[in-house]
Amino acid sequence: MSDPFRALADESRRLLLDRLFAENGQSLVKLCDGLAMSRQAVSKHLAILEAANLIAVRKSGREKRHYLNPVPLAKIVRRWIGKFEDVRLVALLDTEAKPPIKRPSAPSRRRRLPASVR
Amino acid sequence: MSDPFRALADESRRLLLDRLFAENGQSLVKLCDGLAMSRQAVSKHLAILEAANLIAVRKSGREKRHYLNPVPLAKIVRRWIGKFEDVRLVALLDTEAKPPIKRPSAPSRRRRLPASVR
DNA sequence: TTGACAGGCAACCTTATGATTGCCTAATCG
DNA sequence: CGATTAGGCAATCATAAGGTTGCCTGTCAA
Repeated sequence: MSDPFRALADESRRLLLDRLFAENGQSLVKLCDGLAMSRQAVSKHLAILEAANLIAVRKSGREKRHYLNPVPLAKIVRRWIGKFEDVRLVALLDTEAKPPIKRPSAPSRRRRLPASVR
Repeated sequence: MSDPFRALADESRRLLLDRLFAENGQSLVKLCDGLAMSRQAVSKHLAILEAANLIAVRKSGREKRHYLNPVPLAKIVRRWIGKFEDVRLVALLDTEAKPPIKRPSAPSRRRRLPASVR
């Protein structure tokens, strides 16, 4: 799999990216440092990030150094920025156009609680 | 849960956002139109998007209209754009600073393929 | 008022996904 | 050399996530 969105979905992976943003080119064990996770877990996360093309790796002796790849992030970001600008306009226009429809009547607002609420 | 990253991780949800980008304020059934998914599935996806604050809903009679909320997207985007700009520099500097370590020696470059490549 | 329509709730199922453990290979250093 | 260190691979496990089905509530229009 290689979906950058999916790769970004996990907090641990975002944290790993954060660490690489702080210091690029770190090895696996260094990236593990201080994390409450096994080395294998981190390794898998890095593999997913690599598959999503968010990081690149280079072997250096027995170490594997990890480097950020800004390109796909930039792609995502540009795509959603475009959307964002568009929708900001749309949302604005839409809100203005609509006569708020402020609740046709206000009688049966209360609904039985779904038993799983708190 | 309300993690916008996780909300964006699913292709179906991104598609729903696309549809709302194309036409804001659509109802549930309208959003279902043409999708190979049950109404309940779509409903769940919309709930996740709403929990992540990526869309807002307004009841209008028996319909529920869905509106994009650009703010959290913008937040994400800004955060990662900042990172992106930073890392572009870092990556550049890093590449230049390193005397590429071009393979300490060039013998064992070929590695057995991991069976899952392609 | 009755039936069609929009939507919600809950139970259930299947498969991803995140994580662990145990063992193996390959560099590095004393 | 032998011990240590960096990392990989495979099996295994528990839970989350996406999806479905069945049934219920509320709104609208003829």
